[in-house]
Amino acid sequence: MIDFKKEVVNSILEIDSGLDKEEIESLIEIPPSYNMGDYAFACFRLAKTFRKAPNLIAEELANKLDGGDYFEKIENVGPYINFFINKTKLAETVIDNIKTKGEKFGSTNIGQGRKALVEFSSPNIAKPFHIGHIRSTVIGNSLFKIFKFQGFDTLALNHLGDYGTQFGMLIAAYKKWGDMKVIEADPINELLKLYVKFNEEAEKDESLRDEARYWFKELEEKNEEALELWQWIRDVSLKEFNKVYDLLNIKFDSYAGESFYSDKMPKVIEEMEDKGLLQESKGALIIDLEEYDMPPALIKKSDGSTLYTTRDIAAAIYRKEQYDFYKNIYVVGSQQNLHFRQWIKVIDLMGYDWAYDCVHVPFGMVSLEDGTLSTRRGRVVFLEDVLKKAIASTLKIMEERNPNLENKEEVAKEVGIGAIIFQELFNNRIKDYIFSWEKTLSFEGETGPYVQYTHARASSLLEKGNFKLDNEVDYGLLNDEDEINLIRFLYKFPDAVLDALNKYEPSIIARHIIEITKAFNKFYNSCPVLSAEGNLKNARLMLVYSTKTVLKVGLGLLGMKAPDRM
RNA sequence: GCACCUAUAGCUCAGUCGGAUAGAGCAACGGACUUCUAAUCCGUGUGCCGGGGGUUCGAAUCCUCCUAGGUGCGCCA
Repeated sequence: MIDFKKEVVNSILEIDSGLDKEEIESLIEIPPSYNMGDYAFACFRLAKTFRKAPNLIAEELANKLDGGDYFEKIENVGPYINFFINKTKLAETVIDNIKTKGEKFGSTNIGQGRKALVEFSSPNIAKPFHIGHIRSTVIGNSLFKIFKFQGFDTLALNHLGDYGTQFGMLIAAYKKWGDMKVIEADPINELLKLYVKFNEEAEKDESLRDEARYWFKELEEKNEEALELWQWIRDVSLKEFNKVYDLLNIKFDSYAGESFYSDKMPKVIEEMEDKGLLQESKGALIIDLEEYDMPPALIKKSDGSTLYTTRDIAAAIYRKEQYDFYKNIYVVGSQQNLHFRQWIKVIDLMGYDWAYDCVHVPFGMVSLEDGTLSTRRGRVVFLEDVLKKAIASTLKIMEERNPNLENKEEVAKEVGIGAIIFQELFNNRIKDYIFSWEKTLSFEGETGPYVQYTHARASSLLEKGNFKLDNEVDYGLLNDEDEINLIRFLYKFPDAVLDALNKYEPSIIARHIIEITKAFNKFYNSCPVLSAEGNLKNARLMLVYSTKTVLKVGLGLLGMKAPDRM
């Protein structure tokens, strides 16, 4: 694709501005409105070197500039030089590129096959998968796809919370009150009940805590009974989680969780010791981080057992050895900011130059209208319920609007789930939000179904217009303002994807495909396609095809489907 | 107490590297379907960009102080 911004730089380089390439590039901006051009060069900073008013400089430079084939007009307005892209060239370069690359439009090879690990979702086993887990799950999945799309060799890691003293509790509770048959019927809820009951009873009877500790120790020492029970709990939990992952169409390459890394810690602690990082404090082993304005990292408790900081460090080192990652990405809530800063610093202090290839991608909190989520207090919204309700609402809407649609169930699933995913990815990750059913189930305006609906409309046009990819197209015919505007957004899609990757921010893609969608609908309303004359019809169909393709790519990068009918 | 994050229209939020007139959606009201899918489109208006100070030719954006809210701060993960 032609890089018009680069062409702006080139044309300025040809005249005597006294600036080098980088300087020029930094002065180029995008005007607030298209009637001021597609790119602008601001002359304020030249005032000192030229010792002239910016307005005069802009005027003189503008007169010397030659836009060549790429620009139809170069205009001076005050201190700005405005560049107007040749619209035929723009249409040609974008649409040709989409035609050749198809659903790879916007992809690059900046990853060069290097490994990018994305750790996300990571629920605790034996606990319900609730609305609080959706963020990591959906953001992580999208980042996984974005990195893959840019040529990285990506791996999706689900770091299950499958270890720790709570499993001692669970085993102890099961031995006391558990009934295999009851649990098998509804594993997560029954296990949760056991967990809650155990905590309640332990309030009254401290000795239960000793039992829990005993069973966790047995688990660590591979007591057969404990191990078998634990394995069973893990299996049924995973089975439950997979229902949700299946609905969301998410797959993981590894479910190696906390338990997997538990035996890799002693070696790491030894290494810390050898490197002189460890100190004893109040009976525990710590690494002092005062020099870096952080509280100390706790490596080992006074009773000799380890903590999750140690586990994360061991996991990172293992992953480096195993995968030799280029990026090791963690999609984990912002509550853990300090924790990540600490352990990544420890890796750095251990002398590993890849410490900062470990990246924490934080996100804000979900709460409910009546307060923070709390499984124990019953303040919880199950993710599976949210997804199923969204599907049911979608199905209802489809019954009203398009009752004859084939495979309604399948489409309702794609659209309902899509609505949830899109809403989750539409805002900046870092924002907190309050979950509301009303908002979740509204499908109008800037929503996932809006984008999908538009995609379906485009598909329908292509089918009815008997679209052929190899039709000759006269790009000069795409000169309506609404057509050009749409083409501009298509042109900028690849940049949006790269921006999303660099900032670990899927919302940039979500926002961009909303812009494309709006532009398409405007075009759809003002430019007839099927009733247009020969060449114009071909050109418009090609634009419809291009839009459809880009929307599908964009939705795919968010982890959404793009149905052809809805 | 200390650290990090957030604050933009009634609500939910965008806002590119500091640049021209700060933008969307929702909600409200009015209009457009015998015409390519009305989950659509068009129109109507709303701002102490949390507050003070500073840097700059120019600040929602950078610095600083303050306010409010959120999160975290050694034996949970």
